[in-house]
Amino acid sequence: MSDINVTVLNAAESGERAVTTGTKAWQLFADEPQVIAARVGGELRDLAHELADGDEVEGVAIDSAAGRDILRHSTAHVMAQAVQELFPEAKLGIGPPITDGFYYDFDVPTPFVPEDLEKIESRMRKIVKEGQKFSRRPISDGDAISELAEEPYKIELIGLKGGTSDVGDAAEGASVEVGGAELTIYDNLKRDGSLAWKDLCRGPHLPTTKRIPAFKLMRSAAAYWRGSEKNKQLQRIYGTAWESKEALEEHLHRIEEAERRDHRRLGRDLDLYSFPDEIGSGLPVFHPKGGVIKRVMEDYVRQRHIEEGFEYVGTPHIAKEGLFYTSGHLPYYGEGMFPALDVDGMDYRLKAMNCPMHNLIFRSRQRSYRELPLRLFEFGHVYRHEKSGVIHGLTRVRGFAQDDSHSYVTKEQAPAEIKHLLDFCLSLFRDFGLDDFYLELSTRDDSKPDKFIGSDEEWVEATGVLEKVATESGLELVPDPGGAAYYGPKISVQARDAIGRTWQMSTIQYDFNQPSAERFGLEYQAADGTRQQPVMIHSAKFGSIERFIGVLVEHYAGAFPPWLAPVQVQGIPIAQRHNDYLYEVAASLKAQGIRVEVDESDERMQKKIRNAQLQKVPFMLIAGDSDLEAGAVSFRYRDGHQENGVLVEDAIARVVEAVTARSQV
RNA sequence: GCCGCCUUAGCUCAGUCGGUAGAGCGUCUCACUCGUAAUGAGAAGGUCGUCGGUUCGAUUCCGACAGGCGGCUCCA
Repeated sequence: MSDINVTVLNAAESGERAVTTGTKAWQLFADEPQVIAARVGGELRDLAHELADGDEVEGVAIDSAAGRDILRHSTAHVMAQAVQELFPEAKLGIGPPITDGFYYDFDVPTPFVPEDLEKIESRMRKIVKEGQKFSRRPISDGDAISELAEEPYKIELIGLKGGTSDVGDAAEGASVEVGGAELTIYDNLKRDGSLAWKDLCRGPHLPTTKRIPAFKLMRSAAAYWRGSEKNKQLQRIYGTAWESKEALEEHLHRIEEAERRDHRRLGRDLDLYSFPDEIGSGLPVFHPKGGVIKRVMEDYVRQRHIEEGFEYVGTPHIAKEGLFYTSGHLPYYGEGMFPALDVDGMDYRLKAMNCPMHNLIFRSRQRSYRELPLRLFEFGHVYRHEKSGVIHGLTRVRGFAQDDSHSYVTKEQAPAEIKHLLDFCLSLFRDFGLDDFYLELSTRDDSKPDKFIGSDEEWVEATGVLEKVATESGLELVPDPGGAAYYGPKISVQARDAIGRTWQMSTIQYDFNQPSAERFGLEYQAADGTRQQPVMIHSAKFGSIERFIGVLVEHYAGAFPPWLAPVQVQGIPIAQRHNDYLYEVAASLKAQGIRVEVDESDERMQKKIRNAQLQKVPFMLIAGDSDLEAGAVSFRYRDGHQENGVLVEDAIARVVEAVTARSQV
């Protein structure tokens, strides 16, 4: 038995070590129970992996990112085994780890109901308790196909592999099954060595099912096989797994906390907006307090646009259908538009986009190159016939206002204008305190030429310009192949809501198509006297006012910075005799443009404070006998901090300062 | 649009194994006038989402529709 040398990284005993041939990775980490896999030469391996001379080996802890993925993927296997034991007719789809958990897809004759999940969960506990070993076994394509004859979806994945490395594109999550250089099957072996279950899988896995400390099944839902609407729907079960019971509890707690921030719940609790059935799905109404937020936002963003060189315009909500054939929205975006309205025998449409109307403003007279960039901006109200299943609070609605602008520029001006717009978007986000976002570059899907208009050369050029500007921003940039508008590619800013879903906010789109002779035939006269076609750049900074408010409510959990808060100051008299005094203070505040209310209800002061806290009012000014004498108030912040005996003029100055500085308190 | 679940007072939720319903908070009234997150008492408030069907009788069982929730697909 000869010795080999391996280098152990990051372990208790780091450094080079001589071990006997045939040593398995686990032997290096026998004293480290948190290590559940190994990274050998940069590749994740099972602990049962046999080491070779010269290997660099690093332990992967169960509470690391890679370790959690392995834990969750292994838990998905346990779940799939439980499902097939309870529902023998279930066929396996894919079962990858995802953020905070995992899922597995099954083709079953009847969808799972909540009671099924309970049964599956208890069967899973049994499997975990059995301590089944995850055992890796390489297999040829041919053998895999015959061994998995009962699993049609797995066989389809084997066929997809085809030596390429981009299976991930073909089926999100499928790479965990067949992403490796060679196919492998993981056998789940019982203590007596008998086969309990097996799955086509790239691995790696935990050593045994007993190493799953804590898991929970969350919900079931349908999902299209390989993510295509044209395919059959499978039943997906989502679960989560953690390195300890405490970590699982913390995760569940975080979910509860996130639910408390949900803008739909806060919208009701804070009386901001509602969604009356009588109006229709996805058509919100803003109440007075939500109206304040909306108005302040709009005023601010309108002012900023004017400062940035935009001209404020106005256009109607509906137009004759022909306009949208000219723009190409019909037929390219037809499914997203509401059906036609018959007006005196003429078909009208609610607009889904503002650009056609802005184009008509551009075209209303001859334009000179001296006017470019020409920037038109408005709060354009658009209506989109969103599928019934996608409506979601304020973040996905059927009628909304875009802070929409169109910059008409020469081709040469386009890069600078795009940079200008991106910087503008990002500065607005910062003004509103949003910091959790990234960029997405949406490009054409070359395999679907019928969904896009314009020449290849133009697409390449437009995409190149956007990509350059986006990259130069230094922000995280995620590719979104196939996500472009039919008329051109786009950069978008994606923000996250309370429960981690991402929403597209700003969008900047390079459009060489609508100005073309076949569309709107936009022209300007160049310096040399020739007629030239401008490029138009669509951009919405908030994206949709409604969506932005929804994301903002969740970002602040309803505790808006003072400049946006519907009620900025709540006056709280200790007894009725202090009402007049506080009304005087309130009058001074109102004179400075502050939104202030005095709570003159006959509740006790404690209750008034509680109510103001629940409404998340930034400042409470409390007054009793001693304050009256001193010409002061007690100045309370919503975080519970308080200063007593603050002179009224100082209190007012403090409020005004916080509002004008747009700071959070 | 697809799959599953859900719909009882303004909100959160009990309940009726088929005989038309209850609590807490909120609202209103009265009393209390109080120093840092819930004062007390009383009252009002529901054709049990809508429309059909079964039944002597439906809020309850069945169906359709509408709306909501969670996913999938699709998009600001």
